Amino acid sequence: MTRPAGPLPAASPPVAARPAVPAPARSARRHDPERKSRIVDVTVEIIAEHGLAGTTHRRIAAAADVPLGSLTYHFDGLNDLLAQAFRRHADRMSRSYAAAFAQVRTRAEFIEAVTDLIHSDADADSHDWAVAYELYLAALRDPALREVTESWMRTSRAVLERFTDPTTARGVDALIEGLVMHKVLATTSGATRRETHALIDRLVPPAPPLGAHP
Amino acid sequence: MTRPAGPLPAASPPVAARPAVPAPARSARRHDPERKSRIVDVTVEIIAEHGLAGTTHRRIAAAADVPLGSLTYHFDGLNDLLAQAFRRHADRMSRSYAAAFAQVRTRAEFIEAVTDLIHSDADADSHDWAVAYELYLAALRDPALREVTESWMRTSRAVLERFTDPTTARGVDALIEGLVMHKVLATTSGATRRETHALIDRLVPPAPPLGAHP
DNA sequence: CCGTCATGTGTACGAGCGTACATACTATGT
DNA sequence: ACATAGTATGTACGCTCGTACACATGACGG
Repeated sequence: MTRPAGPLPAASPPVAARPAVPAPARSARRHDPERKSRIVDVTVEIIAEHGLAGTTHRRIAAAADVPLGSLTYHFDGLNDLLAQAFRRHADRMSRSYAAAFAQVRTRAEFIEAVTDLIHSDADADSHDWAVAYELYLAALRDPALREVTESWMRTSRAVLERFTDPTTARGVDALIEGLVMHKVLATTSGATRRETHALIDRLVPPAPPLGAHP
Repeated sequence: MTRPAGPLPAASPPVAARPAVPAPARSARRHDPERKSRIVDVTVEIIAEHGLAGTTHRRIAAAADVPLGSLTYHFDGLNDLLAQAFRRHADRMSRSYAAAFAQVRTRAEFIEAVTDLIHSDADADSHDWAVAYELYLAALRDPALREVTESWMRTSRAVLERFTDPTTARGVDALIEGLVMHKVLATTSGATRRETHALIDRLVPPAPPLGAHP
């Protein structure tokens, strides 16, 4: 066969419709070392926007502007890619969680920081939390993802335990989870900052272990 | 083209391959008035077992032992069926939630009831909670389901408000949600009953409004 | 300057999905 | 007893999905 042998249905004639330059805008991106990482980032965004069920190879490829085959080339199937995306998201959330408490010194500051965490900008965070809930649900059925959720929970618990006892840390962590979830879900405005502050204040025992970390 | 123009690949010849008898054991179930309701129940179970993504017409039909066409006949598409399933589940959960507090009279009993709710049999409930989380997540993207989650939240809040002020009710509700979620997700054993009890006890203000309902 | 080969890409395939619809069946009115 | 209408069912269609894989492509040693 003299022709390229490809059965491409709507291919352009051999005459260059585009400029004669080899391929200016088509597949000109070889050696793109950040591509794999970018794909993972894009995957997180797709999960946030379309949910786990709406996250497909084709959608990711389109959003990341890479060919479809690139996904199966860099990752061992969709599950592998999803797992890496979840892990990256969990890592980022953990870091942000820790950062929220970086400057905290007193009990009052601690309570303030928790309140801030719950009442941070609604829209920016509801995306992030949506991914987190997708992860929770996926982990419920895929034991391989349990490791990610466990590690995340361990991290956040550890952060809180710098300021309070383990039991309280558990409670505060759960209360954050529940309040944020209700806030993200509710169409009517949820609890006010003042209410949240009062609840945390009640849950955290008085004063003793301030800067005293074991 | 003289042929039927249909690209059907392996159509059977007009000769009856099965015995000439009409159909002895095939579709013998007509007039089954509980069928529609049973399909909804089965759908809830399928969601619990396989997740929303794994809930298909075919799987539901097989589990409910009805023909595939029966689903599109009784329901306006899969979304309609799923919505009805979620609504039924939410109703059941609401009733069970209310029942858990039916006998409660004192503050101590209230705290005990909340603790029981969180620490009820792990396996039986994790199925139920899995469905609830699927609902939460679906409601995040489908406004039509918001009504179901809102109504559920309103109901549970109302139950708790029989025993405490609105702010505390919000907090207790969120704490339940968070603790149960962590318990369902964690592979290692979660908080002990004693810990949970202590946390609730701290969150609920002392005594005043006991049997005093407005 | 050119073979050689690892790297990367376009395309096709089989499977499973929701849904539509022609057909079969049964309950009822006469 | 039969015509008829409403109810129910099996099957097929169009579509999208994950994945495989035959081929381009460009870097590089000789």
